[in-house]
Amino acid sequence: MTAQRRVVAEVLDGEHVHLTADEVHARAAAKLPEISRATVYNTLGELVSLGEVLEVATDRRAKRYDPNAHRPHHHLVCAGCGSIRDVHPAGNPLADLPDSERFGFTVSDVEVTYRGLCPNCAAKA
Amino acid sequence: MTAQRRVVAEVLDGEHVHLTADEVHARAAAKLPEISRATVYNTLGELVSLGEVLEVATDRRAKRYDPNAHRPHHHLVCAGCGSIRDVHPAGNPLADLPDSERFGFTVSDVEVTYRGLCPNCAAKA
DNA sequence: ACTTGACTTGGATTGAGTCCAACGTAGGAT
DNA sequence: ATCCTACGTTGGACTCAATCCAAGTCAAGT
Repeated sequence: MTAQRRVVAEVLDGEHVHLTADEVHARAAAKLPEISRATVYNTLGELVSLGEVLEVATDRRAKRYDPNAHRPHHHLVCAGCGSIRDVHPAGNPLADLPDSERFGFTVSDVEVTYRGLCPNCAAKA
Repeated sequence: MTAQRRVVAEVLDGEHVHLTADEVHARAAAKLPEISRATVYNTLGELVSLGEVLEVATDRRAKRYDPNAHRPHHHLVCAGCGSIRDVHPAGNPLADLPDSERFGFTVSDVEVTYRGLCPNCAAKA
């Protein structure tokens, strides 16, 4: 556990929003000016493989990092600004996929992504 | 309707798989050698806004284009090779998102993405 | 034939992320 | 205390997918 890793972990822990890698880097650099982008990516990658943080790739903009990895949830994404909210829909979509629709795949996970406009972007449109 | 656009449309129509823009370009170039990447992107973009084709961005690899835009469906993605199958799960996830979980968003769409390994990649792992 | 406007081209550019060789530093062995 | 080694970090180069843009081409209308 180095200073750099601690700072990255703190940034994610403090924020309850979904930051991009660049935003994490900017906030980390505020506390530890000479931290490099590569280190932020390395550390985020480790946090993801440790299961502490989720990677959310909703389109081909920057990935976002979700510190709320322990409570299962899905995402509501604004098509305008890319911001993300956690949501907890009813139902279990994994159970809704019959064997006949699995084509021999080993299905391990399901992501539900709701798309729409946040109040802010809806007002602008 | 130019020759270039026809070729791109034909490629998508003929294939019932989910091609990347590069694959579309390669197949189009087989029929019309000097077609440029930019034109393929332009044409795919138009087909998407016409609603003839769906864009599927599952991660930060290349987007894939889904010619099956008229029958609603979801996707099963192989984490190994990125290939995609269409699936038709039961249930209606839009109805599963209560108003209290919408945070003022105008929710217009939902995507369900199942992740796993295709038989091929599972055998290799 | 000339003009207009749409389409295409391909090379440059962008954005996000990854790679890699060189550097620093902390801990353990001598 | 000194050296060695391994790991972490750095920052610049690179990749890949996609987009932008200025210049070229073509067809249709007048």
